[in-house]
Amino acid sequence: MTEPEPRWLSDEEQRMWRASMGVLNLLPLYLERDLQQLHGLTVHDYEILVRLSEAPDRRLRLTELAGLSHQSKSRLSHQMTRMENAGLVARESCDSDRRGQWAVLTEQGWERLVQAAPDHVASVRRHFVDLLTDEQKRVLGEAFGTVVAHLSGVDGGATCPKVLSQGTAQKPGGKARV
Amino acid sequence: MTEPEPRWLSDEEQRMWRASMGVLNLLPLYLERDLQQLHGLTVHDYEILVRLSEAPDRRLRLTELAGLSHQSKSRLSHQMTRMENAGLVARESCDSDRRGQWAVLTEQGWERLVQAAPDHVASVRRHFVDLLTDEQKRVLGEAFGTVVAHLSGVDGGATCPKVLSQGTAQKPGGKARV
DNA sequence: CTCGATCAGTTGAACATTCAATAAATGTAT
DNA sequence: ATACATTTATTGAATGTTCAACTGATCGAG
Repeated sequence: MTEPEPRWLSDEEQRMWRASMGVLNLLPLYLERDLQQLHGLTVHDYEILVRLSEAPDRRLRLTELAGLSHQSKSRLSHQMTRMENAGLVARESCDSDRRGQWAVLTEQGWERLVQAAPDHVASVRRHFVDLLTDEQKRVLGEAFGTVVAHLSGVDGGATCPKVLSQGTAQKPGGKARV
Repeated sequence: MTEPEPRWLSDEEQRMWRASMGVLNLLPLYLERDLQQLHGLTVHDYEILVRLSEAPDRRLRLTELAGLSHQSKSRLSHQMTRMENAGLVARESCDSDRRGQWAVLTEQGWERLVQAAPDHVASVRRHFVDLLTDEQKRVLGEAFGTVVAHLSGVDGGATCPKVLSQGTAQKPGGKARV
């Protein structure tokens, strides 16, 4: 009994895959650069700020925040420490579960987010969204929706975090408005 | 004179963007996990091995390799040291330009790549390519081709590497065959 | 030829991330 | 109640990445 020949990618698939990896590698560099230069924030900082800004009472339990932002708890813990030192967030202990902690957006964190958001959305448009036609946006939204659902749902054998979407170019505070 | 209202993303764009970021964050985790568990390689290791395997004489100048794999020279230098210690690659000094070094694929590196490739392409299919319809693959290939071209071409003010495609799921050795 | 600018690559320190071990609180079964 | 497993979050060490400084080679203008 011999191994079946692997299903190598077709030329078309190969191009698509390589382009995807290219975007995956390059896009964060540009977003990071813009955000860093203009507002002294990393993309990770920004992501945390957005998630907290959208949460009720601008606070989330650490585990939930870790999930929403696709990070391990350990990593988030270190990152929280850095952001706490920068005054962007604070930790508050949780009454209903005394193991737990709230990550809370500070007033200063909120202000930094509000300042940064317009430039960040412009950056996202310039390097990504505005390069796509309406049809491409539609198809891509559907396609990646499927992929994310799969990746979030798949039992990763406990190695991979099971978690949903992420976003970083929304008006601060979500529908609630500033 | 007042600031113009930023062009926030539409709901449709927002969904698309968040899904893209989700894929961007989650996909590498799965590929990494599979590759690590089955073959003890990182995605970065694999990328280097692929690029070298496709190059004439299975060797590339470090700067070119850095470009192809979207890494800074510094990072590549450290990574080469690790891979050299693991016996996957070797450095050879360059005759025509005595500043330069060749990154050379070792026989062992080649064998590891040949072993890993079928599982890796299966992983890429399972978590990404096979989740897409033919139309989605076609549109996505075009769309991301455009984006990568933009990101590679844009003068990033010297902060961002200007570089082209990347790939990690091809039959080792490219068209040349094993 | 020679001076200065640029290029190839390396290095070490600072910074970020992962990994495994830990502490403390909660849940659950007996 | 008590014991055991699970959950929440933190910590420190190991590993990986970024950043700026550096060496030595090549290029180009005069």
